[in-house]
Formats: sequence, structure tokens, C-alpha cells
Amino acid sequence: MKPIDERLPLYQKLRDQIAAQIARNAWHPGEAIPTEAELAATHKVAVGTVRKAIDVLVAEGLVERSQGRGTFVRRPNFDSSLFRFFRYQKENGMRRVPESRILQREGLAGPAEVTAALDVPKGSKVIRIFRLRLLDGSPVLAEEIWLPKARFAPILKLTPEEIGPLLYPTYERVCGEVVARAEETLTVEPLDQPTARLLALPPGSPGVVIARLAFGYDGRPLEWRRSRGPAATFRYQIEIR
Amino acid sequence: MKPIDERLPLYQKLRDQIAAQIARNAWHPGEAIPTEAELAATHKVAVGTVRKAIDVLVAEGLVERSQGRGTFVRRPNFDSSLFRFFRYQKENGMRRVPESRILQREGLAGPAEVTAALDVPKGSKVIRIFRLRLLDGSPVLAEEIWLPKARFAPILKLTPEEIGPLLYPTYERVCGEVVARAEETLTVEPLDQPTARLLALPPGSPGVVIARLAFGYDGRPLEWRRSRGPAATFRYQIEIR
DNA sequence: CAGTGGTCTAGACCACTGC
DNA sequence: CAGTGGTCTAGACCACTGA
Repeated sequence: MKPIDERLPLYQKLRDQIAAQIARNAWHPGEAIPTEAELAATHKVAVGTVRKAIDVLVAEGLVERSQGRGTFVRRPNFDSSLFRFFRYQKENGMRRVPESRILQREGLAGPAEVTAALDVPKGSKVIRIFRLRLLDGSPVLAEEIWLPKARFAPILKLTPEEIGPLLYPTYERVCGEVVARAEETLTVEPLDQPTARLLALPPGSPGVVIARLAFGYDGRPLEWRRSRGPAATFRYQIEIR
Repeated sequence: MKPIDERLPLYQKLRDQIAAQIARNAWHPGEAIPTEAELAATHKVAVGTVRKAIDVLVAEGLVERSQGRGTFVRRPNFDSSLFRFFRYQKENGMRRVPESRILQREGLAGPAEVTAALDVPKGSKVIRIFRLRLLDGSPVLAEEIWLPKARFAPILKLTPEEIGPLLYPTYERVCGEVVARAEETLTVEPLDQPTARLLALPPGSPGVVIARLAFGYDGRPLEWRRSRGPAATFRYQIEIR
């Protein structure tokens, strides 16, 4: 575990301690952390200082406050890449969960690129999943997912029905691994023959590639994923200041 | 001007008042706003409340604090789209300002799409600028820029040298208009014949289109811009939680 | 050195939640 | 109603900046 730097302000040290407890799963996502008064008492600081520490955790997205109820460990809600990056409108605001079709799933020795990204020993075992996502029966996203086998072995034994359409809840339910944040890199590349075939597009037509590295609360990489979709339906919005 | 809602918490009302003063240019970007003690005195609230109001403004990117010096109106620094979205590395961390070549500049009656985006009367006069941006002499970005003529007429009278490579500082210097924030929408489209020609690419090859709507501190749209670059060099990174 | 923002405290009262 | 987080105050002291 990381040591707490003694020179830091009180509220920062307190933030680090609470964050560390969340990382080691002292409270699960959705659970309430102790009240501000309790934290102030146990850490022998003023309530204002506790509030400032929690302010930081809220800004970082680790916890959520709810007036009158308490402060809760946040379960990050990763909107499907489909709706964040592609023009498949949610039906009148409702989010439709796209259908998932797992095409292949196997354990193998990890390619160098993958073991490096996942920060596991070179050549160690990893799991690779090929998955196709469909909306109204039409293929819209082809995904290639890599996991360190040491932490995710149970995934290989599940039936496709047990895995279900969403992977992150399954990771949590079956492997006890919670995704806290992710880094995504977008590029545009021509689709190769097999991917284009899956997406029912002409080979070589432009595709958007979303490379995602997902991290747990402890900061270790959990999953590396590459999703490809048709560039024609890509749209992404940002605000800058 | 927007009225201040009486039911809001003190620190929110204070925030709104300071934001309104920034919007009407009571202090210019880079200038210091009054000290926390002064604000507390003039508004007859505790310093803690002032600090909370300023916390919000900092989070919104309107001001920046500097310990021991003061709190300053922030001048948003829009990194060139080139380096935010395309793989043209800055040389050892330094930002190179790309060369700008203005190809055309004229006033005309605004197309419906443009007047709607700029929130000016249908058919009113606008300025259109075609600009090519180059790095080491190679064209990398083709831009089409639209401005409401009522606010930006002086731009038409400048020589290209007077305009310089960066437009936003010129808007501020010549027209007194400061860009506070912007919304950008990314899409991928085949490049049309003239754009591809400008970028020295085959027509129809995939391009990334960045549609940007820039706003002033008062929230009114100032500029609408569409930049096109080669999709092959596109790369964008995000972190999600 | 005076003046600025940054940290921390202690306590009062308000507004919302759920029993 | 008790218990939670949200607002607000008043004041002490610290750390940094620039003259």
C-alpha cells in the first residue's frame, strides 16, 4: 500500500486514507461510507476538514453525496461506447442495452503489446474475447477484449447466458474486480477484412478504433479492449474552456 | 442581464454576481479580482462563503487562484486543434504555432445553418474566412470560419499580417470579443474535392471534421468553425470515470 | 515586511430523507 | 422524528509572493 505523506494537509491525508479504504474494498460500490461526524470523531479532526476531504473524493468521482441519506461509494457508470461515440440515438432518452454476441473466448500466452498494457509479466497467460455488439439485429461494434488470466479465470467457465450483455457487472459479480476508471484513445483506421465482414461493410472502409485500458480502484490495469465501429456513424462532443 | 435568484444559497448568489461582472468585462482576462477579504466586506458575508463562491468559479474555469498573489480572470487557452486531435507531436514538449494562410475572407448573407448556430437573425450579414494551416510547410488543417459581421466587422479591414497566426487573440485585440468556452463535435467524413486538394490528399479519403461553436463570457455564440484534417493522423485521448 | 490565498477549527442552523 | 449532508459564520494560524 502507498504510504501517506506526512507533510500533506490534513484533509489530503484524510482523502488518501478514505481512498485507500475504498481501493481495498472496505466498502463496496453503492455502500455508504461513515457519516461526516463519525469520520471527524475517529480521525480527530473538525467536520469542516472531513467535508473538504470528501469534496475532493466527489470531484474525483470516487464517492457521491446524497443529502439526508449519506455519502456512497460510486459505481462508475460507463455508458456504452456505442452511445458515447456513435450516432445510435437512445430511444426517447432511454438507454437500450445493445445485444452482445460472444464469438470466441480463450486463454493464451499474451502478446507483448497486451502484457505490457496490462502490466503483467511478458508471456504470461491472458484471456481474449471476441465480441460483436448488435442493435436491432444489425452489427455495430466489433470488440477484442484482453484480461489477465490470473484475475479473470472464472470468466472462461461461464456460459454466454451467464456472462450476459454487460461485462463490467460480470467482472464484479464473478471475479470481484471493479472497474474504477478507464483511458480511451480514439483513432481512425481502415477496417481489415475480418472486421469489415463482421460489421457488414466493405473491407478497407474507414473505421473508428476505441482502445480502452480500464483500471481498478487500486490503480492496476484490469482490461484492455479495442472496439471498432463504422466511421460514418461516429460522432463525439466535447466542451473546452 | 440575468436576475439573481433570491432563493439560492449565499455563495451561489455571490458566484453569479462575480460571474456577471466578469461577463460584462468589469475585469479583463489576466486581471485580479478583489481579494477574498474585500469581497467579504463589500458583500457582507464571511470569508469562508467568499472562498466557496470562488471555488465554484475555479471549477468552472472562469478564474484561477495563485497563492500569495490573488485571484485572476482566466484567459482560456485553447490548444490548437492540431495538437489536441492529430498526431503532430510538439517538438520536445514545445508548442509550435502552425503557420496560417488565409485563402479568402468576405462578408455575405449568412446561410440558414450558420445564422442559426450563431443565433443571429436569419439572412443577416456574416463573415466567412477560409484558412489553411500548415506545419513545416505541409498543409494539415483546412478551416472554414463564420463570424457575425455586426461584432467582427473590423476583421475584414486588417491585412493578413495584422491578423497573425492566432485568431482568438486577434478577436480580443481588434473586436474586444473574448472567447470563454467552446463546444466541439467530431465526425468522420470523406473529404470533398476542394478540401482534399488543399490538404494534398486524394478526394474522398476519410477526414476528421471538428465543428466548433465558441461562446463569449456572456454565453452568446461568437464564432462557428469547421476544421477538416486527414483521418489517418487523428488521435484523441480521454479519461472516463 | 505587508498582503494574499490555503488550512483548520468549532459551532449554529437549514433542508432533505426515511422511519 | 432522528439523522444525514448543506450552508454560513468567525476567527486563528500557515505558506507563499513581491516589494
